[in-house]
Amino acid sequence: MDGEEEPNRSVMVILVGPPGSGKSTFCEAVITASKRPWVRVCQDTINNGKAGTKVQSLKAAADALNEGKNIFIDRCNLEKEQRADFMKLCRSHTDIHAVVLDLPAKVCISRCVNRTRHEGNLQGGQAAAVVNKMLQNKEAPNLNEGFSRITFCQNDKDVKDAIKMYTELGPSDKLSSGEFGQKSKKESVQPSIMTFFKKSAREENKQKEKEGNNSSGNVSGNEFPTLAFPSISTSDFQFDLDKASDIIIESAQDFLKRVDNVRLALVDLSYKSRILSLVREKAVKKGIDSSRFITFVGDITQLYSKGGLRCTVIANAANWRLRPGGGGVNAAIFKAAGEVLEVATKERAGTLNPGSAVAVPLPSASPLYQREGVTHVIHVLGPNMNPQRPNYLENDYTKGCKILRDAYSSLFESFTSVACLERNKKQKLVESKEKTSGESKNNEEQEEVKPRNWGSWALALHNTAKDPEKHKDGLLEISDNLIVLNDLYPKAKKHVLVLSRLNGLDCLEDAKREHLPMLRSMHSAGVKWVNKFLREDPSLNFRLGYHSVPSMRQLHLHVISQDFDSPSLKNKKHWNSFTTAFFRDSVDVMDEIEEHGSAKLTDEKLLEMELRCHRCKSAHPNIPKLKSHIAKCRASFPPHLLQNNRLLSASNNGILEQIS
DNA sequence: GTTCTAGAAC
DNA sequence: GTTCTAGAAC
Repeated sequence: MDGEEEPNRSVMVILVGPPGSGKSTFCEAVITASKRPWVRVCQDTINNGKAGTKVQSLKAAADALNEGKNIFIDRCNLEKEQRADFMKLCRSHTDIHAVVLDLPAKVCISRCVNRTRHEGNLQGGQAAAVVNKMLQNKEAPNLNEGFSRITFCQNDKDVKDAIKMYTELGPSDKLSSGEFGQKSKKESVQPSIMTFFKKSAREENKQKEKEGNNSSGNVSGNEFPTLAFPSISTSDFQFDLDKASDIIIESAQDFLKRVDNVRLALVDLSYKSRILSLVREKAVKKGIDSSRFITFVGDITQLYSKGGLRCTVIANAANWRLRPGGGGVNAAIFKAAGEVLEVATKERAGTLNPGSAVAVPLPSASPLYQREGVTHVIHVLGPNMNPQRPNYLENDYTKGCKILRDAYSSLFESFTSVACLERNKKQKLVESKEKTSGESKNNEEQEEVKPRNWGSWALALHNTAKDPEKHKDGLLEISDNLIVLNDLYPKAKKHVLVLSRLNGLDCLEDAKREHLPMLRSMHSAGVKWVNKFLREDPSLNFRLGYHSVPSMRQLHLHVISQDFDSPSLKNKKHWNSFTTAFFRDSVDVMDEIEEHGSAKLTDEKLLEMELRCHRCKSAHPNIPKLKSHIAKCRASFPPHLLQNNRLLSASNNGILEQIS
């Protein structure tokens, strides 16, 4: 051009694209028909037909350049840094080009899967994971990296055109400089996987940053725990795929509705997995949030290392003996986790019933912990429809579906508890680090508290407390700090609730010393109403108290007459929640908090107890019988209730007036 | 928390 | 056949 004798300017073409994007095909097509001498540097085959190292590739490229050849760099080259080393080899007489094979990830994945004897030996489930992981980090090449020309290809036609262009490029021809073709918008492909990935990518970056300036900064309090789980019962246990996929979707949807800040990934090994595609279709139909639920193709024991998907908890489709082996996911997980998992499992449980799950903390010695970051394995046992296996259900899908539902819900429940547990631990670590940098004041094994997830129906009182004007019906008294209202379904002739309006005081468990003034004013508001009721009907007796584990959010004191004469009292749970130790008398609660800082809570199992008369303690077979008994039982109340003003009646009314 | 209902208990 | 409970759905 400027008169200098330099007929053979060489070209280095750096191909950019994930596995399956057609890089090798591109090179072959050009090389076989081109008039220029080309060398293809392919890392996948550079080592005598086998995969080699980057150093080998660099050496081969340098040699070819010295011989004045044109070269294709046939490796993924998705990141700037990976490309830079090859570009450095070039001297001034070499043009550097990029050809970006930016085809839909789906296309690349299915090509990888179909080509089992591909040089890079990527197949099946790994393919999707690898492609996804790579695309997550891709950086489109830019002219200021040093390229004189960049050609973007988004589809087969673009690729064909580019091949033609390079094939026809004669020894003395020069392609014009600049960017050509359509640059892809970042998220053109597999949006569901990408949205799901985004968060973990962000976390990972944060993690990297922290590790950069802090030697052991391994805590990021706001990462979302992810549970990876295989489809239960559909493989060896031969459960109907269509039914199973419905159950997976419903269970996941229900779970995600109830629990925030967690994610689920259904994992299967093969891209052709029928259950995965069924679930995927149904998830779209049902509009499941794709940033919180995905189907993922990959090996559940290598999700992070091979797929870039960080899952702190993985589920195992276990057998009832909780033993290794048997093939499939169970064998794979036990193998990958090492013997420590067997030992840890034995410590937790001997066997497992169909429909249940058991979470096992994974010892940090386990390779699965170290390599993949898995902290827990949850063993799940689903229903069996395979006559060759134990507990065969003889095609009884009514039972089968129920058990499968149970299996998923126990799995998800276990996940919440271990996920929360981990999060709390981390939070505490962070807090104690922040507070006490020098002092050695760490209570490592503190009690783990799991936050409660309230269903939408459990928020009625909470909403009333926030905005009483909106929910006026049934309200007897409104003040700045509390509300008195009739229970919507009174379990006795007189049954009112004294509702705290404090934010964050959701239940008895939350009540601490700082809440004592509130508890006292709730109590005296209650007593005030009792006195009013006693004036109207002196035959009544009252108790004031809290449910150990309430169904409704927002601390509320029950003020209830002891006749229990109400059509709304219908079942065992109703009865036992007011007549067993599950009901905590307000006076005792206040004493306990004053003395110990918190109130004693009793187990929900009390609600399942046999039905006994609250006066004479006689047992009754069912609710109707019990009700007809209590309608006429005149026995005096148990001595316990007669102490400490637990029971309020017209006879101790005088004392009450003084107290209130 | 309630409602609804299958199926257990009688 | 009827009564009652327990569990799912809301």
